[in-house]
Amino acid sequence: MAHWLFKSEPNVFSFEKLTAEKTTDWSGVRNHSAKLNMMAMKLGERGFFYHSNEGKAVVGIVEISALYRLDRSDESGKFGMVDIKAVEPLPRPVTLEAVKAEPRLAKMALVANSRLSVQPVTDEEWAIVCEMGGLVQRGAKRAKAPA
DNA sequence: GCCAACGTTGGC
DNA sequence: GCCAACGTTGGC
Repeated sequence: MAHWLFKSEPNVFSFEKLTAEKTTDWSGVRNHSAKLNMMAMKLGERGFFYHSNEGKAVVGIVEISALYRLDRSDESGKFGMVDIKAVEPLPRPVTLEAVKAEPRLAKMALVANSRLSVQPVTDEEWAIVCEMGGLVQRGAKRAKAPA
């Protein structure tokens, strides 16, 4: 399963708002790389929700709840959207600063291609950010507690 | 509020 | 089809 990252300015559309509304269509994307990423998304795949400008942190987990389809707000007819739904907030938001400070995340699109609004996240990056955020993934190997 | 980075547009 | 100009994003 692939993983993703959605960026949003919290004063425009925050994770809290998504949680309250349960689900939303991710319309308004007008970038071809972001479009290609959305076209590759499958139902049930998960992504991070990142707050840009204010907060600058990964704050929650979302799930793809509807596949790519045309965005009717786009007059050119070229761009589309998926639906996402809120899954859960991160116990501890992972700030951009923390991501930049983690060498294993140096290639993450959030750092390397900061302007892309819908990004792919590798499995390794996903696991690292989840761990930093205080989420233990199902099936993930856990370090043994000290005796 | 500034400005660097990047994508898009449009003239040629 | 190239590339300069312009607009937008987003970190600082």
